[in-house]
Amino acid sequence: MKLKVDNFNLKDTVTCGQIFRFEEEQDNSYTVILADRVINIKQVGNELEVTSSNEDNLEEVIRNYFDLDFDYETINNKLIEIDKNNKEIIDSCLGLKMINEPRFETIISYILSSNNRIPQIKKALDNISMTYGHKVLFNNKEYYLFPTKEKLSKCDIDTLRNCKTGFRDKYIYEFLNSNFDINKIDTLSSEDALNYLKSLNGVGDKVASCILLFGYHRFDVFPIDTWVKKYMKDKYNIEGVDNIQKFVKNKYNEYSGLAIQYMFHYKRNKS
DNA sequence: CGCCAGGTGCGAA
DNA sequence: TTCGCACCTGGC
Repeated sequence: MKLKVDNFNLKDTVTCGQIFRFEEEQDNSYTVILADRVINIKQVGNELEVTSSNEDNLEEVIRNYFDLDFDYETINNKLIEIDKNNKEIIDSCLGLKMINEPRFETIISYILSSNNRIPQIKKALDNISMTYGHKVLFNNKEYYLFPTKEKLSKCDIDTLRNCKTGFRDKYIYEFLNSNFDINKIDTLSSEDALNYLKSLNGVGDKVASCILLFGYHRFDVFPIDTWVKKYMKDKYNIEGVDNIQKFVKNKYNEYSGLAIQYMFHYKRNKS
């Protein structure tokens, strides 16, 4: 399938740290594991070439997953209007979109991110998928979809530990056996949603913000990590999570999450 | 070996 | 309320 796009940058969108379960192929395409299928996607200019293990509603699935129909340009212009410094960082990753990652997988992924490294987070997610997920054959290779909540809830804690989740095994196990309602978040303000997520063991400010930003498309929350801290120190000489929080919230309000994402990407990749 | 990573929970002050 | 420390795991 081919698909015309404007203002879309596949590479930055896939590799900027929102998702874990993807591979860069030798032809500069990306193989990405979605909720119900495996896709291979390549960008040539303003065209996407997509193949998939499952062709059902493929265009709609791609448009939704990569957030192609959301208007970023207006927000970007507002961010630049608020602070001219943002022009450089937005230009450095023009076409970066916020992926609509499945919520259940997002929660597990970011519980795993706590005091962890990206390759190990990915490995644990792959192990969980291999143990509990559905196998898919695609281009003569085996892939495993991330399991549904129903399926993963049947797991025991030792198997989770064997998936190399480390000390986070108990957090995942508790979450699976709690009555936490993934869809209740939709009815909550972002502040209430943060607190609801933080009621889970293993979920603090950083993890809860990542879950809301990447899994729920809430642009008014923002994870503050080491890269953002560096940017804020170098550019504005502001230090400390609380100070950064106040500064960003006050300046960018409902678009803070996107502003932070640009800073993160810029500091991590371009300087 | 010891140190540390996309943080968080816990007990002590 | 704040502060320091432990924590699976694996790569350096």
